[in-house]
Amino acid sequence: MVSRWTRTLIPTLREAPAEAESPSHVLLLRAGYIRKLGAGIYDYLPLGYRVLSKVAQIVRQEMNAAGAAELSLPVLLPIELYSGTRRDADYGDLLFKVTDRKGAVAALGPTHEEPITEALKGCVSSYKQLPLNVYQIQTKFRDEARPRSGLLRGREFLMKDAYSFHTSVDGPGGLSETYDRMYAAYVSVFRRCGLRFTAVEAESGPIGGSASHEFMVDAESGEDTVLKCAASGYAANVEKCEIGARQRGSLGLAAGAQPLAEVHTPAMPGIEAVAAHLKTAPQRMLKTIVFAVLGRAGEPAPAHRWVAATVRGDHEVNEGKVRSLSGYAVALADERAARAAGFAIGYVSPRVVGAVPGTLVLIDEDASADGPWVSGADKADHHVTGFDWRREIGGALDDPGRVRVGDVRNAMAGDPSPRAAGSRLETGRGIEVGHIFKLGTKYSEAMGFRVLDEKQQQRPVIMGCYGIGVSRTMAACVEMSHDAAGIVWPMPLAPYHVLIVPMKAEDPQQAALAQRLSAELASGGVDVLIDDRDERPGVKFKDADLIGVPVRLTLGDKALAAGSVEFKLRTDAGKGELVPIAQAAERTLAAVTAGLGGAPA
RNA sequence: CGGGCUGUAGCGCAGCUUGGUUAGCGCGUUUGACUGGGGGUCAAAAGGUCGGCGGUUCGAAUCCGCCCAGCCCGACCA
Repeated sequence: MVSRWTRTLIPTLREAPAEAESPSHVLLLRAGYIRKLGAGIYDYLPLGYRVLSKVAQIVRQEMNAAGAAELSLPVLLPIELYSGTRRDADYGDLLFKVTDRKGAVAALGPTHEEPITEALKGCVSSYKQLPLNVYQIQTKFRDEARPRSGLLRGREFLMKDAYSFHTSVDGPGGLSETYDRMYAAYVSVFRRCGLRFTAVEAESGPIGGSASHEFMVDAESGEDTVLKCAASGYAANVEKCEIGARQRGSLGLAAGAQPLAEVHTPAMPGIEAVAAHLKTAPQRMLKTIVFAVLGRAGEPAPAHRWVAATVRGDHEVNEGKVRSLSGYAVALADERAARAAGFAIGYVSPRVVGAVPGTLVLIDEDASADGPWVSGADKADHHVTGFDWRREIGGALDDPGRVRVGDVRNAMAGDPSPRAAGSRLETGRGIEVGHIFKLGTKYSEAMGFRVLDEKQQQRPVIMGCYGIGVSRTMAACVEMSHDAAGIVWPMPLAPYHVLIVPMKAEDPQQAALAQRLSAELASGGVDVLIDDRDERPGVKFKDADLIGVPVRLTLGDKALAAGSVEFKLRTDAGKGELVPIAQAAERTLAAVTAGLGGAPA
């Protein structure tokens, strides 16, 4: 198709609004793709909407190819829908709520597990109707505590969400089969979008195993850390990433043992401050974080009430790993409750294993080396030096009911790979654009969605769910691909493939040529924008770079006199290359086709 | 939700400390002329509830109070 600059709306800005900071936010605003209406709420102007539509179209094609059926669910959801799964409480303030004239409360859908389960519950009752995979591309709402970075974290955003339904996990028609197919479809989607990305293992769903993957666009500005092992291809996010075999310490008495000494460290709960004050390094310190064991209604009271996890000062405790090693559902302890129980929050030491009843201490392998260590002193504003595991804790170390050693910290760059001996983990930053996981029966059980199996037994349906942030993908692409002058779109997502720039818009020869070229390209399936504004060349070139259309054809006097036009890719420097007019369309078509991955446009 | 900060023309900002003509500047916009290969020059013009409400005062963009909106850091993030 062909558009004219003067007949569409592309309000480019020389200066970015002060509130925008991240590259995608600044550039999408400056290049006239989006406008802000409120915090985390944006207009998609014509360029932005074209990109958004292209992402959505690629997603749609791949979902259809993967055997999913498109539908559309309401955004306005009666709050009662959430009562069964308790997600109104889980979501808390994240859920947007509206009240109607009768006082009834509805939520604006943040995701659609409940409504889809409700919908299918009404029309699927036999195993013969399964498996089923349905999806929608729908606006979602989340009342984010802090919307930020433009489209990357909005309060209103476009998302593709798919849900699959099965009677088994394994075998033909099972959840795993669809999960694998969706994984492959996601790889296709992001490849076709022209993105550099990594699929990483994420926190497991209720079924266990590698039941969840996140798709992360590689971008320096990403909020998430991705760990990768080059040798094995293993990749995971920080929450999930395992660490390969490490040297386990002996928890012994240090050879050069020092006496335990208490030092005054006023108002210094932080590792860094204490290390500086005591002229030691965080690697020589122990950090102990207290978690509360969550009792489950209807189950016997757990043997422990608290879990204290000790890691080296330069490491971070990983809550999921604390959960696995302890075997308990835990949450970071409420500060007041923990203080009341006897924990000097901010100054806790592993000695709490004896001092506070019902405490299980988890020691990370790196923290299990011989002392002496610097640790909290279990009283406010004090630390101890010369801490020695064997001497301070003694017998508890040998009682697995009181102390366990294992992996309880976040992986870091340089840690041993869990999949390839001798290989080390590397880190990168990413932006999460897709997430797939095996849900299991959480929603179907909570909402009573059962089908009759071949043995005439009622069985809760097994579910999977699969999300892609469509608007976020658009922004992530800009984060991944831009330069000082503006956006650099990959061909598949570009709002237009080609920008034709007649230097003098009112020159009849140039106008006619622009017309002819664009018609020829359009007939080949190319999207063309003609900059027909009566602007100075500098303005047109600056805007061309800013909006980031991949191919630029410049129509100027000198080149035309020589029977040529200038052909330039956005990624090329300079004015571009002279191409005879007769070959211009063909050359452009080839570039567009190549940029689309060889697929017909 | 904690910490820091900002609201003055479409965008970027000054003015506020020390209250006092008609609230300025740059960019953008409009009109005209000259120009025409990386945001050009000249001339003229349009455009403002100074975030809102209340207070102090003869007088408030400026001082005080409350509220609202927004940004950044952190917490949080299916």
